[in-house]
Amino acid sequence: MDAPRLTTILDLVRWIGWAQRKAGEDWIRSREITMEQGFALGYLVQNPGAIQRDLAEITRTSPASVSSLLQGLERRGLVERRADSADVRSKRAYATPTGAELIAGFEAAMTAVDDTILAPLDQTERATLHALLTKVTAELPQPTR
Amino acid sequence: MDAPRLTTILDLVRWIGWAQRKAGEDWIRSREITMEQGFALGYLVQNPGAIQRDLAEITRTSPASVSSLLQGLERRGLVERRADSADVRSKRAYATPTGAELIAGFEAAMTAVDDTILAPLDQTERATLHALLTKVTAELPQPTR
DNA sequence: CTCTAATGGTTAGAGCTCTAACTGTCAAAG
DNA sequence: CTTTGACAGTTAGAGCTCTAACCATTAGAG
Repeated sequence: MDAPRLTTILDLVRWIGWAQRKAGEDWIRSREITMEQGFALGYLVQNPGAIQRDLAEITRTSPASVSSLLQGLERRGLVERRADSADVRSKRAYATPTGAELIAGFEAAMTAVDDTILAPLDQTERATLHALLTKVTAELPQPTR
Repeated sequence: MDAPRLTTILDLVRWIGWAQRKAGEDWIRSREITMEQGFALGYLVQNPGAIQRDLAEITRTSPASVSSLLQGLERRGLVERRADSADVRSKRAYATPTGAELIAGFEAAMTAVDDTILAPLDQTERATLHALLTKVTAELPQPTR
């Protein structure tokens, strides 16, 4: 039958992604940073000395983008970059104490956001959803992390 | 037992949304326009005379954003705007023949993209996924269309 | 050892998004 | 009929993203 669907699966997917972003922004707004900066900072706290290329990969973005993002964070003293002694091309990035302090709780807040969004689903449904989405992403390019 | 999940549901959701965007960009790049312009143009072909506020709503964006987006399209002669005769505040937007011609096939291409992404799932699984996502979005703010 | 290709980053330029402040128009109350 | 508030849209300023062009450094081939 396949009646024309008013809201496709991909519409719903984009919508949910958008909602997560918006919810996250509400938490982060007080810190005077952006979601992207929050993700980067959080990642650097978990992975001190990460190289820019890695950051570009896990955020599914470009090296150019990471470059300007980190420049902004560095300008504000939230991040530090030092060239790798073994390979000067690579720049290792670290969250400064200020940066780490600023982002403390971000991870937790995002987890809370996720939980709020998924609240309508019970554990079984979440497992099903996770399985289905994994099946889809398995055939996609680019790893998530 | 709730072992720490390496890739959360929301991670997967964002990933899929990103993949859709990228795939769409591949199609659209030859037209020298952006995804956003493509969506707007496509919407205006389907809904001639739409008002900017509506466009902002369905794209889950701001009036300011629509304003500049349409300015770009208008500058290139792909869109026309005329004030509503009954309410001069409102500006009704129309895709020009050139604009409509440019975007012809976009909708179909996007549907094809969606189908490719969802290829790993059979009809039953898609139905389940759609149901689960709908359950989630039912509790979210902002309608999709 | 040298030449070439790959690799990590950066810059420039353009588009999108947001917030905040502002214009002009319409509508409703008094 | 005026005043006040809601509403549609715009502009300015800043951040993010992308592509394309470009540096510097490193690795590999010969």
